[in-house]
Amino acid sequence: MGRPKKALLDRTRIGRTALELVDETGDFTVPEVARRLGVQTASVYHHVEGRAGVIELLREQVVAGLDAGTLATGPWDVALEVWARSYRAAFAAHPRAIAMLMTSPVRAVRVIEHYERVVSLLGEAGFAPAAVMPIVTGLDNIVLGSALDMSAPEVMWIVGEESRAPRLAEAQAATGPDRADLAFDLTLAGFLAHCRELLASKGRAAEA
Amino acid sequence: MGRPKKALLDRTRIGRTALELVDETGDFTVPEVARRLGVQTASVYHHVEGRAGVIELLREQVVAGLDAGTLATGPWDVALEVWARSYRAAFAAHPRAIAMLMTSPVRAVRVIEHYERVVSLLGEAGFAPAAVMPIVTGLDNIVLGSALDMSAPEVMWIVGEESRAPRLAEAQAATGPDRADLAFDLTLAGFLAHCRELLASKGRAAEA
DNA sequence: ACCTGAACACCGTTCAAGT
DNA sequence: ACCTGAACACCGTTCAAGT
Repeated sequence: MGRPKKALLDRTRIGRTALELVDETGDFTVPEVARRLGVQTASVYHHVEGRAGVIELLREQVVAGLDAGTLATGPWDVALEVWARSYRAAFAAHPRAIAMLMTSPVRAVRVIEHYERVVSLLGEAGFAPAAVMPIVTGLDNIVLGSALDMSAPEVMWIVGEESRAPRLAEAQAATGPDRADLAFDLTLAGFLAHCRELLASKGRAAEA
Repeated sequence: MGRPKKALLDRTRIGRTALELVDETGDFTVPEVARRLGVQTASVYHHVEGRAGVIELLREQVVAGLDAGTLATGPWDVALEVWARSYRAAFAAHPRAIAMLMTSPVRAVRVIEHYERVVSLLGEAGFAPAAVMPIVTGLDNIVLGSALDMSAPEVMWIVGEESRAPRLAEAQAATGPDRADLAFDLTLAGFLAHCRELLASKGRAAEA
């Protein structure tokens, strides 16, 4: 066939198709993506740097709807909370993609922009330079940890014979469907409160 | 060859070999495990339920050194903190295994036991039944989120042109090698403080 | 520049056959 | 019960060949 007049493929289309597959089946395959797009497997490799490249496109698709603008409004702690929640929501919309995004480094410009703003926010709030990345990391871990939890199987702990772990089985039975949300709320609230305290005690130390 | 007098394979050996491979290369393959054990690929399938079964053996190896006994000593919050730290340390010893353990449910008896104790601890501390699993989940997310962070690439955010994200680049430069530990300490401290508050306010509500 | 067709080395898994 | 050898359908990736 050779080169067509109009390109059959582009990165956005590849990313969208891969995400569709992940949402539907929990995984994707380069040949599967090609099949859906009515194209040869090898063609995909002309637009993307291997399977890892497709994963990066997946990330771009997942965060496509995110608006970094929310980080510019209100006090730093409120801005961070709103941001963390929106980030978690974006991942929650594609739970089965999460695990694939966690082990490869972020190169997506759109995502870098978000973290740039978070870092600025913390600096302006008065946190010491050396404290900034630990806080960013903590927040990141909370969001991703929770997102991963939402993507996990219905019951993460399969109690074989109930007699082996009666209390765990009991606690599971007493648990509502909002377990994951409650856990996130709890963790985020504790984290932000702790950060506020850090800032306050640092302020007192500076005054002294 | 047929059946040998002494079995050539057992689950422990398979798990240990798979973990070696993951530690060294970041992944494992059933044929690779078989090769290391000087055995045919198909033989492995007589001892384990597919690749997923090997992953469960991986989990057992990772948590093999963990002692649930630490959960029985001291006040609930101290016990939980010690437990969370030891759990994180166990994962940290095998960072590249972490991602594989996060998406499959836990069946390993040894791990279930730990959670059984954590649940008991929280119940005895006075938390409401419906609050127990959210707290366990939160703690679990913090440990796993942090463990995953330790297993992530050196730099999680690759800033292309530094001019695109000057503050992020700057903050990264100001960051020490203990970034991951600091983030964990921060998050865990905040979480436990928040839980203590929950318990205290619940106590006050009960008194009223 | 972009797509095809064919190739390569490799996987996970199954199964009959042997002792 | 446990191991082998061979098979199956499938991957990720590369590359010469075409327009």
